[in-house]
Amino acid sequence: MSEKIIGITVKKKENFSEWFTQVVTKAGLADQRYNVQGFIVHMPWAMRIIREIYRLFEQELERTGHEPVLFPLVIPEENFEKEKEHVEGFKPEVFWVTEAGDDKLERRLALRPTSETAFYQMYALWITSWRDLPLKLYQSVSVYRYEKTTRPFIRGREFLWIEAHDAFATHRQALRQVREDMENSRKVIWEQLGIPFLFLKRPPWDKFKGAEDTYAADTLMPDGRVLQISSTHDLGQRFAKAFGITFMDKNGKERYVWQTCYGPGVWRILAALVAIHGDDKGLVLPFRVAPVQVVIIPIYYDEEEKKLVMRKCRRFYLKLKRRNIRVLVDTRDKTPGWKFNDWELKGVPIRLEIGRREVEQGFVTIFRRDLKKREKVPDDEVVDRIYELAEEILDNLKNRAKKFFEENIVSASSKKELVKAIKEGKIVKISFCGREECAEDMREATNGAKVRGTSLDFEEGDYGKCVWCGQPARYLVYVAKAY
RNA sequence: GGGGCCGUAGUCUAGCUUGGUAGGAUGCCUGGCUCGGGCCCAGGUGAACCCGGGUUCAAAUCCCGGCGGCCCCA
Repeated sequence: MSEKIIGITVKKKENFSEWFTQVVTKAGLADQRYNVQGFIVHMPWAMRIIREIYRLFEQELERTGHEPVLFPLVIPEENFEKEKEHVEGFKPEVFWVTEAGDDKLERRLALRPTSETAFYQMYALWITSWRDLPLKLYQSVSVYRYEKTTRPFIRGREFLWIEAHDAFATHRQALRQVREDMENSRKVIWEQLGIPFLFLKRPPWDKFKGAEDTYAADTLMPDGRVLQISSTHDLGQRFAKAFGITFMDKNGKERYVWQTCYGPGVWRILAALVAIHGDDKGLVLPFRVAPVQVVIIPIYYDEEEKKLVMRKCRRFYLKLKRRNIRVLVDTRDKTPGWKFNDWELKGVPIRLEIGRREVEQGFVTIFRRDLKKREKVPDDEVVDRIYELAEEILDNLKNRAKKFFEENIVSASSKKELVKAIKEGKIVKISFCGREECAEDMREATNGAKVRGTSLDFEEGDYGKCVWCGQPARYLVYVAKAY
């Protein structure tokens, strides 16, 4: 009865926006009541997941030769102005610090919207010889952008990400880095978190401002809109020239470095994790990033039974703890039914139910969150089964997500087909002329569908006629509505 | 950026049209309960109604401004 007002009250498929808002609030991810638009309080359950996501990326970055740094939050205006296209692109979104105490500051300080202009003036000081290259540094920080419409974890005025800034002696090495960044994203976002995505080369008008080329990962949200969750940019030598980042090569010749930057959007990856794996009961977390991986629910009716049951609970708690599994015995004074619902809302992947029956008959009831199924497992097989389940759950989530993703990528060979598919929330592959005006016209006529770019292995050529305007098509592109 | 809805205990909400002692549910605290799917029973607790100004004998209610949130569309 009262379930209606306590749990998630809408279905993910029927009203995704509302469902997402409710999950964010009710699963204890964020409290949006902090009274500045676009700035949210990150609650413990979210921070624990975010920390795990960070750990996965940082591990991967460090494995491939990056080191951690922390640059200042503020960037003086003169740095910020150095790369023309970059400043034009970001200026409308910058928060400025203009006063301190009673003084008006002589020069305004930008709150970093991204840190190229902070990093690269230092790179100019640090890099002098070919021996200093490559230089690969990253930071895990929040950045600030004055966005008009905000949504928790999807678009904020303050959000969390990682930014890696790399400098190389040659363009070839820089391009290899772009590949490495994509591989990093694949390993973490797809393999470990089970979020499928397309890596696309963005059209020229949708590049990162200040980059030669932008490559970005787009995943698909349940409402049919794509979400960019990570991007990597070939910066060429633009910033090197703007900031004077040069090195002496082996022949004693002064050269500009070639740069890349990489930004996995940790905030948005959490949003995708919530949106893609979650169901009508709430979150569904992969074992790897779950703050609590196994929750043990004791079930008893009186003090004597409690003693028996708790002894077994503690035994399994210690057993799992020793294996570094994040485990918790829920001793709260609530009914088991209440606890079941609570942990399902929070997405805990595995639950052990231990009551009189389990104690007397030497088994444990294991419930898996992703399929909402129970199984009885003999005591001495429980630990092994948990390890198996951790993998099975991830595989299942991956398969489910992949199926949804692939079913929603379609081709269209006519304007009509394209419009229809977009309306149905698909990612649509079409032949395309490559003109910005055509893309713009398409966007207006379809209520916002955008050309997201070409696949990485794509080669320019003759692809018949542009599905939208009928002119000769030089490209195959993916089109979708986006966040 | 455009349109709509909204702000009343921790949470959800009634009251606002027609100004006059703010009501319920849930939560929280006590106690009880075979407590295995958001139980159940009894008692208790909790709100100067988002902020600022105005009209009035009197404002949650009417007027103006601000802040914040949500939904739909771009």
